[in-house]
Amino acid sequence: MTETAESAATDAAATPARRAVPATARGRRSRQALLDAARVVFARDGFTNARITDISDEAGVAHGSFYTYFKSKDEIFLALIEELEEDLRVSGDGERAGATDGSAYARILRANTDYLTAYHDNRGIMVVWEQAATLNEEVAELRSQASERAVARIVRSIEHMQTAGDVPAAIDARYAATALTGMVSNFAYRWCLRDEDFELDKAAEQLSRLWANALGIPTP
Amino acid sequence: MTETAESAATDAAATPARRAVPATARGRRSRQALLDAARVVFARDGFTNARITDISDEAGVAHGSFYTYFKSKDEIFLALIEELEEDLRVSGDGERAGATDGSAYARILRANTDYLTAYHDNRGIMVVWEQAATLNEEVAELRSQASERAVARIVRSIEHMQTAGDVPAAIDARYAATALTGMVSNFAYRWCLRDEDFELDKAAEQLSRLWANALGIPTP
Amino acid sequence: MTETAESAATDAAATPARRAVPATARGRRSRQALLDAARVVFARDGFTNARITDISDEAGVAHGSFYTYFKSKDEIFLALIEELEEDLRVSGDGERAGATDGSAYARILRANTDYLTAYHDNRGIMVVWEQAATLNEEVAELRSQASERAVARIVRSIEHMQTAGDVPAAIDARYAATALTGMVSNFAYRWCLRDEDFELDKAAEQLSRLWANALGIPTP
Amino acid sequence: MTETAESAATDAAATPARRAVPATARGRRSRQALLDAARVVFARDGFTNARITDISDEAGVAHGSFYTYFKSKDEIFLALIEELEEDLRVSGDGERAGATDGSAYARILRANTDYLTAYHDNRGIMVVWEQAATLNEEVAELRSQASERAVARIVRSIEHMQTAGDVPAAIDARYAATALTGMVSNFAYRWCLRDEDFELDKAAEQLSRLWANALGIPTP
DNA sequence: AATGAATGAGCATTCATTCAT
DNA sequence: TATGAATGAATGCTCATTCAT
Repeated sequence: MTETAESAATDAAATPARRAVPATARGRRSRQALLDAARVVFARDGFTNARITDISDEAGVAHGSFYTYFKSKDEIFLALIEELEEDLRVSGDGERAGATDGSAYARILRANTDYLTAYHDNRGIMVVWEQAATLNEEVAELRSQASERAVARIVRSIEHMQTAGDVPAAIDARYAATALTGMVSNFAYRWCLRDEDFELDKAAEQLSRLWANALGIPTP
Repeated sequence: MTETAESAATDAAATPARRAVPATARGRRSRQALLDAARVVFARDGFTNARITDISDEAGVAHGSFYTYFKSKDEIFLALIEELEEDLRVSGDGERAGATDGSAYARILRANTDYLTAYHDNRGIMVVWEQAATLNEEVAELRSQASERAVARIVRSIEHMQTAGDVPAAIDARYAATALTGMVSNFAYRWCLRDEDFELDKAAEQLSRLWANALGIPTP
Repeated sequence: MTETAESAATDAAATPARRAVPATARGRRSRQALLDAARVVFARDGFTNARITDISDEAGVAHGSFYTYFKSKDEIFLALIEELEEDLRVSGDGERAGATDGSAYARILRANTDYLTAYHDNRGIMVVWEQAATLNEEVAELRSQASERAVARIVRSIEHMQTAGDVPAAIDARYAATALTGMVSNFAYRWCLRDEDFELDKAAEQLSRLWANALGIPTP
Repeated sequence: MTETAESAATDAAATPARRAVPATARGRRSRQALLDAARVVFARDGFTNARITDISDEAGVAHGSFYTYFKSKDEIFLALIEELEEDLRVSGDGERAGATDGSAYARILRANTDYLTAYHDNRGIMVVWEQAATLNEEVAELRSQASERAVARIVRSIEHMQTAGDVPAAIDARYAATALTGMVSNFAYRWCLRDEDFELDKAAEQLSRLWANALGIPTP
C-alpha cells in the first residue's frame, strides 16, 4: 500500500523467482485456496502472528502442502500483495479512465476518493502490509517502488502545472509529491488502523482541498 | 509521540514489581547500561530481531540480570521510548520557548525544523519505533497518544486562526491537523528509513510551505 | 504510514489441535512410544525430576515431537494415569467378576489382595502418582475421584450389611469406608515406597482381618 | 505429619549439621523471622512453589540474608518441621500425661483426638509436609522415623495386650500398628487436604471405634 | 500432489546461590 | 551481619521447514 492519491499500480516490477503456476486444475484450486486463506489469516492475526499452520488450516489443505506452492510466509505474502495490487489497479482504472476530465481539483478529488475507497475496502491487509513492510525487505521494496511510481507521476504532473504557471516555482516538485502522497496514505492508514470516525467523502474532500491549496491550485 | 516534536511522557502505566529505580548506584548503572544497550541493539537489529541476549551482552551484564530490571523485550522498549520522549520534549521545549514569536509561517517552519531535526538525530530508534508500534499494543498506544496531543495542539491553533479570519472556514480543523502532522511525520519516516537524499533545511522549508499554503497562510 | 494497532494481541490462540488419536499408524506408534517412555522415566526419576527431553530421548523421537502429542509434562502424566487406571480396572474386573462369592471376609480378602497386587505390580508409577497428586490439581482430582468411587462402593456395602444386622449401627458407613480404604492404600504406599519387607499374602490377610474386625464381621 | 494416633514425638533424631544458633539477639530475631515466614509461605504456596525470595520478603529481610541462616530451601523446611514437631509434642504431652488412665478404648480415643486436633490446627504445613516428603529424601526420612517411632510404641502396646489375652494372637502386631496408624494419618490428610466436611469429634470417635474393634478391644 | 508426522534450531525465563559493599 | 545486585545453569516451548508414505 502506501500507494497514494492518484496511483495504485504495480505489476511492472520484476517478479522474483516464484514457483510456477500449478499445472493441474486441482493444483490451481489449492494455490488459490491458500492465497484466500492467507488474506483472511493475515488480516485477522497480523503478519507476525500468522502461522503457516493457520493458513493451511484455513485453506483446508494439509500443513505440508503449503510448501508445494509457496516456500515461506514471506513468499505467500508477496504473492498476496501482487494479487491485491492487481485488484486495486483494476478498481482504480475504471475511474481513472477519464483522469484528464474536469478541473485540476476535480482530478485530485477523484484520485483521492478512489484511493481512500480502495484502502478502506481492503483495510485488513493494507494495515498488515504496513506492518510487513517493517519486517521484510522485499515487501518494503515493493511498497517503496509503488510509492515511487506514484511520486514520479505526481512529480510530472506538478512540473507540468508549474510550466503552465499554475503552481508556484518555489515549490520543489519532488518534495511536494513525496509529502502529499505521504499525507494521504498516512491519513488512510490512521483512519483504518483504529477505525477513527472519519467519513470517507469528507476526508477525500478535505485532503484534496489541502492538497490543491498546498500547490496553489484553485478550490471550490 | 513521533508525531511531532514535543509530546509528553506517559508512565501512567504502573510499573510492576520491577523496581523503576534501583536502590543502589550500582543497580542504577546496570539499568542504564541495559537501556543504552537496548538503544544500540534495537537501532541495529530492529525490534523483532533484537534478542534479550544481545542486549545483555552489549550492556556487559549477565543474561539473567536483564530480568532484574525489565521483564520482557516489550517492557524495556517501552522504557526506552519513554526516555526518548523525555529527550525529545526537552530539546523541543528549548526552541519552542519563543514559539509565539514571528509570523505564522515562521512558527510553522520552526516547529517543523525542530521535529525533523529530532527525528533525524534519533532516526535509528524512531524507525524501529514505527515498527514496534505495529507489533505491540502498548507501544502503539504511546505513539497514538503522542500523535493525538500534537493534533490537538494544532487543531486549537487552526481554530484560532480561523476565528481571526486567517484560515478559510471550509477547512475542518481536525481533518487538517491530522493530515498535516501525518504529512510531516510520514516524510520524516521515509527520509530516515532509506536515507533518501533530502536535505533537512530544504525539507523543512518545503513542508512548511505546503503546510502554510494548505491552510491559506501567507508564505515568503 | 505506520500507525497501526492490531499487533501484540496474540496468544489467545490456541492449542494447536492436540489430537487424542493420531491419524496414521506411525503417529499412533510415536504417541505410544512417548507414553511408554514416560512410564519408565517417571518411575525412574519421579515427577519433578523427569524432563521432557528425557522422555523424548527414551522414546527415540525428536524433542519437538513431544509437543505433537502432549502439551506439557502434566498432560502426558494425566494421559499415563488414565491408561493406568484402565489397566487397573480391567485387571480388577476380572477377579471381581465373582465378587459376591463366598463369605464377607472372603470377599474383603479377595479385594485387598487384588488391590495390593495391582499396586505392587505398578509400584513405580503408583508412588509417583502420589507425588504428582501433591503437585498438580488435575492429578489430585483424578486420584480423588478414584478414591471416591471406591469409597462409595464400600459405603453401599457397609450399609447393606448394617441393614442385615451384620455390622453395628454405631458405625458411620462413610467415615468407616474412608478410613478403611485409606488404611489399605496408605499401607500399600508405604510398603512400595521403601520396599519394606512386608509379604503380599500376609499383608492382605492382616489388613482384611483388621478390616473385618473393625466392622464386626467374623474372621477365621 | 504422619505421626499418627498415640504419637507425635520426634526430637531424638540426630540433628544433621545445621548452622549454629546465631550469636546475637538480632541474629536470633532474623532467624526466627525467617522460620515464621517460611511457615506462612510454605502453607500458602506449597513446597515447590515457595521461593526463597518470597520467604525473605515475608520475613522482611534482604534476599541474601537468607543464606546467613539456612543454606537452602530444604534446610529451612527441615528446621521448620523440627520446630513443628516440638510444638506437636508439647501440645500432645499435656494430654498424654495421663495416657495410662482409663480403659484401653479411652486411651485410644484420647490419642486420636489429640492427633486429629494437632493435625488440623497445623493443617497448612502438615499437608505441605506430605508433599515435601515426596520430594526430599531427608524430609522423607524424618517423616519415616517419626512414623516408625509411633509404630514401635503401638507394637509394644499391642504385644502387651496380646500377652494379657486382650488382643487375638492371630493379629501381627507390626502389620496392625502400621495399618492403623496409616489409617488415622491418611484420614487426617484427606480431611485437611480438601476440607471435607468431617467433624473432629465424630472422626476421632469413629476411627477409635474401628481401631479398637480391629484389635478386639471392647468399645462402648 | 497430498498428507501429516518429524525435526531441531532458537530464545525466553526462572531462581537458587554467590558476591561486593 | 545486612543488603541487594549479579550470575548462569537448566529447561520449556514454538514453529518453519523437511520427509516418508
